[in-house]
Amino acid sequence: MSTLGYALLALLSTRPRTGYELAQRMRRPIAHMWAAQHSQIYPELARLADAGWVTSTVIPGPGPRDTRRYTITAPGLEALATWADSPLAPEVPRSEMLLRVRSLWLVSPERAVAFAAEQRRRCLERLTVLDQEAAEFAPDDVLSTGHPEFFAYTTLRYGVLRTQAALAWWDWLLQQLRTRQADVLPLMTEKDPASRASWQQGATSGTPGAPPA
Amino acid sequence: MSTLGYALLALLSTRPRTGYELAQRMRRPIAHMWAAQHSQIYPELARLADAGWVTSTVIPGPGPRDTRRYTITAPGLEALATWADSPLAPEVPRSEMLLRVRSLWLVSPERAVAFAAEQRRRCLERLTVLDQEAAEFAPDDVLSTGHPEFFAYTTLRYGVLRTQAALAWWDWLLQQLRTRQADVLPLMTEKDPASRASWQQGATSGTPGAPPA
DNA sequence: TTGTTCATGTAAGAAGTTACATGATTTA
DNA sequence: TAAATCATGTAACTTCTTACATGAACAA
Repeated sequence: MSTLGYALLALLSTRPRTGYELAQRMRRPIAHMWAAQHSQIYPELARLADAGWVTSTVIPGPGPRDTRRYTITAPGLEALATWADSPLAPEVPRSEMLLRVRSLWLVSPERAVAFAAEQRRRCLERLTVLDQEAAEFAPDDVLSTGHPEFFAYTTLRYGVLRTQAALAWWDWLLQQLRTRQADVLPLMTEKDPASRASWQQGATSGTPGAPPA
Repeated sequence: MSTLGYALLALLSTRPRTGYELAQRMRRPIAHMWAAQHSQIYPELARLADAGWVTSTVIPGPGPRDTRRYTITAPGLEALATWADSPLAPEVPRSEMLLRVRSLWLVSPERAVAFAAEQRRRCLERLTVLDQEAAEFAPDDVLSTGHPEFFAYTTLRYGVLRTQAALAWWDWLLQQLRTRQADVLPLMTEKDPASRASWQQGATSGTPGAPPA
């Protein structure tokens, strides 16, 4: 079973849901978990049903097809528990945002600042949403480490801490970009694209300019 | 062009490399950037060459096939700069680790602690590697926001801050698991799998136990 | 009456992983 | 002499995204 399968099982482990509800929940993975489109979810639910890990019942609802409510089974809960306690391979981090940052030296200082400011704004926005979600947890639920709610709350806490770290980093970067902007030769503000190649060693178009002292 | 294509361009933007060197660099993306296997990299390099964004020259080397060194072209650098300054869609976070945490209530307290301790250890390990990589940057390189090195160093800094946040979170979680373990009813230590279903509403096998007060 | 939400599904394609393949050079 | 590293490539498969499709209920 794929990771998505276990993600769905995890959502179904506390209460039954329809495929639509799962799709709604899975498309706003603000700081946590897993994301998926409905086109991936419905076939995966069928696989879970084939494996006997969920059952579904038709419930009244609109639309040309039956509305199905999915419920985890005892074997499904067993499978989820086994998976949760199995070895976890290190994850490969992939961040297009960090790739962009790495290439920011090719962008004009003004646009680089605009980029950083926008990303900083997104961090703040995410923190707001995380706070709202965290507010939905009752303090009592948070107390016991045997409750599912404790761990759901805990993942929110993870998102908050990591986002706060990112926010502090963007603030630092913005400060660097603003204070050191004046010190640097205005490479990017010129219209000559060749000046950008001055940092390369062995660029194609020959005669690379020496790095400014 | 895919994100991987720009990731390769970004690595080639400071100096030429062979496909093998790119594959080596891309498989240890400790806290930053992008990861890829060589089986993905070689076809992508061919696409970059087709687009005229890189050129390659055959250099002496072992093996049944030619060893090729790839160099970014002026149009390639232009394309990278344009991409770096284009709108960035919010990334979908996918963390199997957080999914596991969310299902930790199904795991015995001892195993949950072991899981958290192992993840904490990995954070420390990553911090060590990040420190080593950061030590390779000369202080002078770090100063100017016009240098590629500044932004490469900056992404390392991002990784350090985020990993430190994760480390603090694991410490907090471990403390929670250890101090509150005694307070909770020992649901998981029993051999009865049905006791785990007590938190579900509408579980399949009927007669769900009432949540402990 | 036009658009949005509810509700489910399939199809085509892009992206990523794992495995297979070759063969020289270096290390144990 | 056996294994690992260098160095490149293809094939098969899984996973994920985007688009197409249906049709009722409800809101503007």
